[in-house]
Amino acid sequence: MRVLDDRKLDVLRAIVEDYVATHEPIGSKALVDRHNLGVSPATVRNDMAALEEEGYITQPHTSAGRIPTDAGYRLFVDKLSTVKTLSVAEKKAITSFLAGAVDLDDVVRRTVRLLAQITRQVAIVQYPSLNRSSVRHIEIVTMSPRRLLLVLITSNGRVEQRIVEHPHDVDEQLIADLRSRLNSVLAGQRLTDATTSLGGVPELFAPGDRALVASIVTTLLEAFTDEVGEQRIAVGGAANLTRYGDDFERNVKPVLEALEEHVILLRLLGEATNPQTLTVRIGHENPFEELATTSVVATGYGSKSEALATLGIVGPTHMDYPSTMGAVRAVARYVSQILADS
Amino acid sequence: MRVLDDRKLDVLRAIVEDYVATHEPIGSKALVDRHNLGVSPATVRNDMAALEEEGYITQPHTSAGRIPTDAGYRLFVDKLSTVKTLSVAEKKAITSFLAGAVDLDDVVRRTVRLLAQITRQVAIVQYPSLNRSSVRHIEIVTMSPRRLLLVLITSNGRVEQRIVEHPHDVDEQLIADLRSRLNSVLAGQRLTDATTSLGGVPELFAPGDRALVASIVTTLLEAFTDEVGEQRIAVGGAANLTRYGDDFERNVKPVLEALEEHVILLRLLGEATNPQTLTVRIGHENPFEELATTSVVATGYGSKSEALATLGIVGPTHMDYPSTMGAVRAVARYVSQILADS
DNA sequence: CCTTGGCACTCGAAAGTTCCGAGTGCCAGT
DNA sequence: ACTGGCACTCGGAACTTTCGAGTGCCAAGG
Repeated sequence: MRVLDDRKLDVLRAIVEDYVATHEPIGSKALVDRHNLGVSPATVRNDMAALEEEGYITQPHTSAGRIPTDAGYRLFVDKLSTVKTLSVAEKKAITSFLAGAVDLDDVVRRTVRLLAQITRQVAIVQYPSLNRSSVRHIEIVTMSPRRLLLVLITSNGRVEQRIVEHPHDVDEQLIADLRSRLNSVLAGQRLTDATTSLGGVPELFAPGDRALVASIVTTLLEAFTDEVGEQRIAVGGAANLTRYGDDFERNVKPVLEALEEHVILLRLLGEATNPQTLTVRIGHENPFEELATTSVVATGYGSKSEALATLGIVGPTHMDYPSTMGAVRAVARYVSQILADS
Repeated sequence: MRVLDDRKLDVLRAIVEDYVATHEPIGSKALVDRHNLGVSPATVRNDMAALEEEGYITQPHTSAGRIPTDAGYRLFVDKLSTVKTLSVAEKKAITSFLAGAVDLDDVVRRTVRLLAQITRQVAIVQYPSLNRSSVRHIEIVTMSPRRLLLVLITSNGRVEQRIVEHPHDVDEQLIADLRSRLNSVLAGQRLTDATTSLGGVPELFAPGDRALVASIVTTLLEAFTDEVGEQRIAVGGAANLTRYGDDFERNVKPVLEALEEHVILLRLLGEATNPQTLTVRIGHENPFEELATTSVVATGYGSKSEALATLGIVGPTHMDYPSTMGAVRAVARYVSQILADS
């Protein structure tokens, strides 16, 4: 029983590997030819029947070979494969490609491109989430006597800008005063905590100025919440969809549609995990019915201990999981490193 | 001769319209049935033969109907059709959809979405080019004693940021001094002219400070040129590619690939024209061999007199030109208006 | 001279047919 | 427990047939 079980798993592994390579149903004969399992096709057939019984493989039609089911891929990913590590050359390519980035946006853009290129799948990268970021600096610029530009700079280098209009001319001195006060109150504060800190600010000013101050404070608060809530996403490698196979309407269209809906992508990527853990969602396991032939490989990135955001790829269920997972993990690690350095 | 010519053009128009609607070759009989040209199929056949002779239509194979050639579409667009104006409801939808935008990036994002939605094609919007924009404000923020953040704010609300490292601790007073000097020198200057203005700045400071000042100035100049040269682009509606028809490899793949290459998109969109003029590039007319079955409808947007940037759509040659052109033109106008107001 | 009805012809697409062999399940033998 | 053998299945490739929309051309008519 022990030995048989082992062999059955070998057979499943072989089926998955061959099917991923050929995209064609795998028969017992072909299997024995290509892998040297030391048994005859007839034996393999028995194992296959058992595997089918257990729900790991299926026949597209009678008298055809077998293909893995989602459960089959699941077992393969969990038990039968090891994440492939990248070659030295690939690692080098990654670092050199990411090293050229000039700012945060550029890091993300490059990461998407890179990920799409090495996995040859559609890549998705969530911009680092700013929930944990803090206020670095607040600037108030007078654009015209009645028009102010608020600039919020966060600890991880993002900038949010807002315009405030005021019915009367604004006193420069008041602005300077407000600027320094805001900065002393807010500097270093988490965006999420800033609301409470700002509460008392208007009272510090002369009653005549309070209307203006209050409107600036309100706008600033809006900027905070917008920034916290914003979940930007970059997508790349859509051209790789053409490799999905032929059933266009069923495979490609839903993915293209999902790519436009960032809310959907966020749900697909799922919660950010730390870069050690890879999330793999296979076929029907993902939360969208239309994407039942699609798998997602994702992981968090950011600091070692906690993830800032998620990145990953979307591809057909019959993808090469070991390589893809290796690439996703590697890219996540390198990006984390780049972000930590800067 | 006069009359004949007119009818031939009618026939061509009818063929284009029907083919766009059905995507199937059009025969003489069907034409006569659907449009009431007051002549018999036989006559139409003669005209068709002539049109084919002149290169406006072609037969996919003997004993099939005719389809327009690129030249046919060209003639149709230039002479046989009028740009369709949008319905009141559509116009309303556009304004209300664009009105909600909070900043420049948001305007662009919304525009792409909108354009993709109403044309049901792939939409492309170039971010407003900043070549003509000027410096509104420069801010220098001390992040740590040896680390400075430069923030450049331009007249049309874009923000560019750069980090400058310095081997020694930086004097706050010097920074304040430099900040005000830079602003007085640069405020209102065109980005393109700023280079010359900055030349003399380091000399204004004590020799010991010049190294720092020079490095800040250099970084700033880099930011200027980056900002001027940057040609960002937003893309949307890729899911509409699924409506291209079946020849996937030939029609969809090249477009998807082009969408990832912003340099290519820029060339596709072409030079910005003013919002009055629509550029239509049909099939082989565009500069990429692989996109020979693809047309581009684009126009400039920005102020009335001069275009800031270009927007447009990409779709199959057999698109509904009058509607598409109408939509592109309308969106360009409304966006221009929004930008002018803010 | 343009238009039209008539007619023979063409040829792609759809539907039908045949054929082949990879693949299967099962069973008896080792 | 494994294997060789065997009868059976059935999808896909290849070929054939059929069908009809569409064509070009011509002679007759306004």
